[in-house]
Amino acid sequence: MPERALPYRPHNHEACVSQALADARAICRQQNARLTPIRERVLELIWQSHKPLGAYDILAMLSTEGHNAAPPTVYRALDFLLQYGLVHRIASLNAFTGCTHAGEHHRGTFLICRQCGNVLELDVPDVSRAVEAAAAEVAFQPEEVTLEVAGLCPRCRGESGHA
Amino acid sequence: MPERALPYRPHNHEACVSQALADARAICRQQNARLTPIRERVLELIWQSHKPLGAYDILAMLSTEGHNAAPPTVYRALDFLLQYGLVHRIASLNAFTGCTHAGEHHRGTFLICRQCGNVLELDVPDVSRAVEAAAAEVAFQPEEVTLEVAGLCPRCRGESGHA
DNA sequence: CCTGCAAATGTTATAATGTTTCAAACTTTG
DNA sequence: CAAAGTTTGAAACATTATAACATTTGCAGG
Repeated sequence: MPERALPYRPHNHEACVSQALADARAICRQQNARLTPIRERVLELIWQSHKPLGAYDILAMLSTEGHNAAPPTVYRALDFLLQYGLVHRIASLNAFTGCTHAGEHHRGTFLICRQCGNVLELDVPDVSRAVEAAAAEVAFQPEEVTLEVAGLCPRCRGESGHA
Repeated sequence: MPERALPYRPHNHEACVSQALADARAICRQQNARLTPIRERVLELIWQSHKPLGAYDILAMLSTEGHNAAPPTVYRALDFLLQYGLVHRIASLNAFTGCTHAGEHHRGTFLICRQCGNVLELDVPDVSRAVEAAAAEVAFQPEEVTLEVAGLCPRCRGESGHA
């Protein structure tokens, strides 16, 4: 068992998914939000994937399992999941990934490997503070922060370079 | 005349545009890059606009002035301008804005007003440093940083709230 | 000059992503 | 049950971006 469940380390991903779904159910119950079968299935598909999924990827997966959905079905489910902070949208990829700090509506920092596609979500208070300070300096009132860093994850870095 | 040419303050925007174009020409000359008429015109349209322009906005403008262009024409011009750091792509808007620190290939912090659409590009070393530190902590090698902050600019903040 | 190459543009079609609209089904509540 | 609100289905459409291939332009060398 890894010390921390970084996606870069091998881990029991099924357990991750189960945990995320259980958390989601708890959060929705607590907020009187309806985690309907479609919504839950979309969340599960996103969590099962090791990379962010596009809306049309999800659509295709639903199709193969017999659920013949149209785009709005998926986008509505995604809107719901976004609203309750259960997934994040990665603007630079037009794709969605499970939120690893689910519960409240927030925005984290995303480290996106351009090689393997894995995404690591971080909560970096220093960055948030620096952004807020910079905004305050020009009297700008921040509401939503999109912070996505593309690069190489440790594993892929080790493979191509060699340190 | 404003102390600093923040887009929030009134200023002679034509002069801004001229300056940006002159800079662009200098940069391209220096790098043996060809700032062709189309490319220059696209850059000018982007600079003339006070908000980020979508590729199809640019397309429409070119059409009205008789140049009957197709999407690839615009996207190719944009790719060129991006490559030489003359414009930035705002991922959260699918739109493009003039780079105010043109010259080298870089990524800044963008403060985007959700009310008036104006964008202010900042260079915030504190943020860069914090991002790099966070990435280093998990051995991630950052290459491209997308940092876009949506919110309210001082002017729009003053109008709706009142302080 | 002209020839040939590379870069840039034109043109058509198509792919990928996201939304509008309205109808039908389901849920909750009085 | 009936009414109201929410969720889903379904069709069409809007927006953003790219692929593929033809044509033109700029320019170096013969």
